[in-house]
Amino acid sequence: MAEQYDPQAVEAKWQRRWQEEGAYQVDNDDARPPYYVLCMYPYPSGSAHQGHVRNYTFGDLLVRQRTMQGFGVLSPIGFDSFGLPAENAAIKTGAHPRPFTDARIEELKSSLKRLGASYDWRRELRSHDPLYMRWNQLIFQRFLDAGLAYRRQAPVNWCPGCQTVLANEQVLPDGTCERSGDVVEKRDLEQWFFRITAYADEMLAALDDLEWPERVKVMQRNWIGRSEGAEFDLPVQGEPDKRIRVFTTRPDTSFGMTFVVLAPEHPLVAEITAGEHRAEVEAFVERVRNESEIERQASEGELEKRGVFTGAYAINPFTREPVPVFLADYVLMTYGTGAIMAVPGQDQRDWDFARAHGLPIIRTVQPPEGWEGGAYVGEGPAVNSAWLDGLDVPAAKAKAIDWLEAEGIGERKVNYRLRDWLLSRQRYWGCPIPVVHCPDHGIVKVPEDQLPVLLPDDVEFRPTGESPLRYHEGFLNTTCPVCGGPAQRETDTMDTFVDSSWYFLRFCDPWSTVAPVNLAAAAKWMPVDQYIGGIEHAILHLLYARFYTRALADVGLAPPEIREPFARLFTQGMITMDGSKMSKSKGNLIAPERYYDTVGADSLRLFHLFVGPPADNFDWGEQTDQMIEGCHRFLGRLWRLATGSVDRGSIIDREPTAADEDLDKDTHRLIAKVSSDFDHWSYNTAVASCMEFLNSVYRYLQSDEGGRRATVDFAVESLLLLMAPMAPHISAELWELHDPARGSVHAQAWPVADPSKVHEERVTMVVQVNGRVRDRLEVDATVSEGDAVATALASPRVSEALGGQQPKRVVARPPRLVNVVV
RNA sequence: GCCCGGAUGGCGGAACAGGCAGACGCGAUGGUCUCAAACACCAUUGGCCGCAAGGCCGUGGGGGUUCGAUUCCCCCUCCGGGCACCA
Repeated sequence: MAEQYDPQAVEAKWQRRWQEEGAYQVDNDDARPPYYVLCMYPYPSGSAHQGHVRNYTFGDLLVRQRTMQGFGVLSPIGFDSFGLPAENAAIKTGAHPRPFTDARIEELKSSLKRLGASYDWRRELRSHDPLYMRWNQLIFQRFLDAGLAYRRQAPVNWCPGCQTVLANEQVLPDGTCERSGDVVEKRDLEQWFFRITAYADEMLAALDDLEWPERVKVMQRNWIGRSEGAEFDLPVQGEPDKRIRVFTTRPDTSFGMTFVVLAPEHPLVAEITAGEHRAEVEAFVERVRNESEIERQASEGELEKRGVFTGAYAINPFTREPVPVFLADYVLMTYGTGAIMAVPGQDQRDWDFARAHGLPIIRTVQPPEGWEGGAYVGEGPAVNSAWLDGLDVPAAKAKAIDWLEAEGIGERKVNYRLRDWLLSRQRYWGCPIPVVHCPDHGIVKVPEDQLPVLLPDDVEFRPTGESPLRYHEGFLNTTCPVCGGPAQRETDTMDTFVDSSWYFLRFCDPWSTVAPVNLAAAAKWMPVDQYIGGIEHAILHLLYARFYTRALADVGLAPPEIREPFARLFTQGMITMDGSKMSKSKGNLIAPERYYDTVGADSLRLFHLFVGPPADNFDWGEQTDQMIEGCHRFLGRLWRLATGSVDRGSIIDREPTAADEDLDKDTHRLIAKVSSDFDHWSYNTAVASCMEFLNSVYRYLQSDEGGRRATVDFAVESLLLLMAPMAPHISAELWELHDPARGSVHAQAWPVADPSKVHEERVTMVVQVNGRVRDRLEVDATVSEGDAVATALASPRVSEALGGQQPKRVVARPPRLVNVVV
């Protein structure tokens, strides 16, 4: 009798062997068809958490299956190693972020290796590696040259908790920081931006063709927020040289404009405010300035307090009538022109504002019969609109814009909700922005041969809220590369999302010392065939990576034909506990090591595959350990089957019986089922089918006839092949024990079912009377309608249910069902 | 408020195109093995009625279409997610 299943011994043995053999290393000249599988770049937080385990189990399954299917699979991994947690720890304990981070990377690597995940470790990347930083900085400089990176003064999001500015994408809808949860403040600062808006239209249009989850695409569409309309000028009454430019999506309603609203920050405010209104306007502007974003949004409802009259009038060019100019906090300086034409008849906000301030309301679209609501935003003919009267909304829009263009006062215009990406951070543990500030030459790039600009190690971490770089004389003071005079280094570092925006391109040739991206290697592997990660990156990372891929191509640093980084995206569900995310701070992280040390990694992997649909969330609860035990039990049964230690009758060579043929067909059906389930991300049912099959094999072996050697071998071998991507260690071990001569299970070809054996010849036909099941009969799969009905009516149980009544109608769907209606 | 998902036994979940609801696993109950336990193995396990054969009810609630609805349509409740002064 073979020894018992010892997961620790088996897993250690195979992990060692895979490492020694360099299994899953793939060279760029590999002749097999290329396939690129990638899991999202992990932040090294120490030991893996269950979300990682789930992510890397799915990724590894695909790597191993595609390898068996004959692909040369690129499966790299690296570590997104810059970021705030390491710096915050440094402030708390004084330990430098570098050794802190390196130690955590080693922990995570060990955790991933013990999971049995297969990577080409030669390609490992770390964001804080000087070589990676060098290319990061070079890319920044090329973007600067191309006008894709720029610096400007702007009202920005400041997080008091993180002590740095944030990108719009990092601020949650309630105005808090997505990292720290602090209320984000507005500050006016000089900051660095990437011109992501230059690609808004292209990124929006390209979404349609991506094989991504629809809801991720919807989220990106909403985020980009394209809206079409017109922009035009309104002269200020009595001030012939001043004009207010407004953006509107409804130029067709211009005849209904009864007032104009400026954002409180609008530059014209001070110029046009009439003397007797000055005090009131200044008080209003001051109040709004002091309000946080949250307070400003929360003031909804009290509309009379939210706006103030400037005393000025603008001329509506359509009616040539003067309309009053107001300020209101709900008009944003950062969108459109910071000024709107207000049409209360067709816009609910304008309607409310008009009512609160006693302003006139003119309907310019005829509402339907019986309309009793306020603003009407639907379709309808134009009214009260002179030469637009009678036109429907689209036609009126077009005519209004044509008129504006003909008059030379405005034009067609598309606006986006998307803002440029604010990338500078006032923190230490990130990639320095490689420029210096010279009093005479302004912003000057650090010469290429001096890259990378490295972070000095001898810095002091103090909870002052300012980057230690600002106080490091050696770092700060430098000379101007142009004139050699004294200059100061930029002390801002890059948002860590920069690092993860192109790492997938670097993986194609992480060794290149001549360019950030090896164009030929990238052309071979890109785009990523399957990207796997969490839904929480639906906007931030995935949008930035799409921008970077395009921008790199446009500055010549990436293959021009690759516009999209990720051809297929799969977003896995989250692992939660009591309904909320597991986190270190809550102290409810469940490290995988406790399972590696007991039931083994294969059991844990199998559990993650089996527990439910991969896209669904899973709440880790009281029964979870028992479910993992159940997976371990299944592997124990598999072990005993494959090592021949099932309590069973003898296995002999003999002519096949009906039972042998049935098991043979079950084996083919299993191959077909698992293959199809894998293609549809239905791992839970694939595992269930394997369990069901194993139960059948046990039953088969425990029958009086015993087993037929060829049938059992085919069943066991097939099962091991199918399980190899799911539970790679035990499958490899059992395959070797079973037949050491054929090489690793992972080097075998993925099995293919014989279609003639998948097809069933005899099936169960359900017979219903009035839609209720009354009998089940075995029939030929090819049974004719007439025979099916005859067989059904011949059933004694059916005649009993009929109780002598004549069938009114018989519905036959051979061979599955016959329904007799009386 | 708007836009997506979702709701199936005690629990996680299954049911490809309208045709056997509850696969598979967990838990529970009973049994075999054992001095005993663990492991393992076997059996039962949606609810109600019945000694049984069997019957009735049952996929969040209400209506509809259909010979037949977890599946399609309408209305409602609850849960999760996204967007929300973007002119």
